[in-house]
Amino acid sequence: MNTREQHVLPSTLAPMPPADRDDSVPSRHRGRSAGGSSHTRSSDKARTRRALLDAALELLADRSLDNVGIREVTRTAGVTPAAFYRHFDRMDDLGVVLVDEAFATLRQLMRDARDDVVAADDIAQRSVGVLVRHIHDHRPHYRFLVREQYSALPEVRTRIRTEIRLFSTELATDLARLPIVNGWPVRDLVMLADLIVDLMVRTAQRILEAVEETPEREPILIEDTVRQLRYLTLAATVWQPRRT
Amino acid sequence: MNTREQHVLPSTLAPMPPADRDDSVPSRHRGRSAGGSSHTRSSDKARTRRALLDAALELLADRSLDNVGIREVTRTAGVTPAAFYRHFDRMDDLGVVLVDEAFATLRQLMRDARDDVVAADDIAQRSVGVLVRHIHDHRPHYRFLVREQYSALPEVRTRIRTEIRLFSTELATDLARLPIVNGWPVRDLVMLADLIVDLMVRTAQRILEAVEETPEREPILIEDTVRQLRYLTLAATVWQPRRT
DNA sequence: TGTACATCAGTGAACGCGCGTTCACTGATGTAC
DNA sequence: TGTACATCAGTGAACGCGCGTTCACTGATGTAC
Repeated sequence: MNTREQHVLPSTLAPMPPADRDDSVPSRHRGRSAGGSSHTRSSDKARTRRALLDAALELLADRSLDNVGIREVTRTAGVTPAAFYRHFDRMDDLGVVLVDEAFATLRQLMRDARDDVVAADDIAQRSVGVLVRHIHDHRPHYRFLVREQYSALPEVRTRIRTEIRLFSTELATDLARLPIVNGWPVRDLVMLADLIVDLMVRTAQRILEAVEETPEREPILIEDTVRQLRYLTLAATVWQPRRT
Repeated sequence: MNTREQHVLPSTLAPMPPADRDDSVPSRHRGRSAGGSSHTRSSDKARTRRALLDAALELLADRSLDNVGIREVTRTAGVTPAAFYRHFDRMDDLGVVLVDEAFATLRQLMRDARDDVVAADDIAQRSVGVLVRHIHDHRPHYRFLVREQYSALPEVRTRIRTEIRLFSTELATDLARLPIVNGWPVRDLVMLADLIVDLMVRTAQRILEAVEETPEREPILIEDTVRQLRYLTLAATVWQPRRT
């Protein structure tokens, strides 16, 4: 009946598929279910929290965060409205947690990319491939980030921008290892990283749009992205970095 | 097939300053104002319509469109809620009109840029200058476009994307005149145009953010943008366009 | 070991509020003659 | 020209509804002894 050994708490970084969500919310008033499986207050609480986060992510598919209501989220998560306040003070707080989770996903992307891309023949092709696969596997997170980077909730918006900036500098560090940009000052590396990150964001937006509306356009879109990434990296061969 | 009947009013392209807005709403029950200025039903109606659009733009400064209410808009515009329905069926319709207005603003930018940039020594510097000035002069429109490109309202989102795509191809046509891209096939021109348009959008986002939060960062931001634009155009000198 | 008490996640009812939408209306503008 | 009627943008009241938030509560889990 209840699937419950899955997902102890580090799963914060790996959201549950929505299908399982409803069953997983603890209903303390219904008593223990048969089978004698273990419940702890903290694991029950964590599971409800996860259900709330997943419910919000689900609703964010066609709403902005500033238009997702507490009642909607709790309804989708299968708990009463008041239960929300055991976990978050306001929607903003939930939003900030989602930002952190989504960026954990992005960092995973970076690790995947490093493993896959290193010493590959065609770096652009490979990189875009990894990105596109990642977008497919983590649609809710990417959709959330893409939309809420312009969020009307200041705390969420600021946090996403800060994280994107951080992400750019991380990518810049990675780029520094490539011979093509050998000896570039940090500022130029960050400039290139910004352009690439921006291409990633735009690609995420377009892939998500295509997946839901015109899936047949996806291959063209991927090819275009690969060419744009090649164009960006090609420029590095002729760029004169700022004199330091 | 794609022309909208609502778009006839010339004033649509020249929004009234918000300061004048409240006074400008016709109050038919109060009778004619002293001085014998002329009123016609259609001009009164147009003025209320404008007041609603401006009110919405004002509210969009810190809300998403899908979170702006009819009552809020009419309250800000100084009319009763029911009056809204004399002009629009739903918020979406108002949103679509705002999209059209905002793109009219963008096209004005293109004309300004052509006048200013042609035969200039430093195209990148000049172009970014024109853009930044334009963003300052039309903040509400740019803020609206930047945020609502990921709108939760499908009609608005789709229209913005379509217009941006159109805008890219227009820019591509302009670019085609530059010797540096001489003989490029359309697809490569569009690719470069896409990269530039995207840089513009991102610049708009950053400038707007800076204006409101950290104005001292603006010069650095502008300088970065100029360098990124130079980087993008420089790449054209080494790019091997697709064989046609 | 068992018992008695404390903790606290989630419940369910209640509240006041602002929302979108409808409706019959008012009265200035427009028009036919 | 003036008069009588039509039009319709905006009014103001009304409605039902879902919202966020609060509260005393319940009962399983946790803990002290």
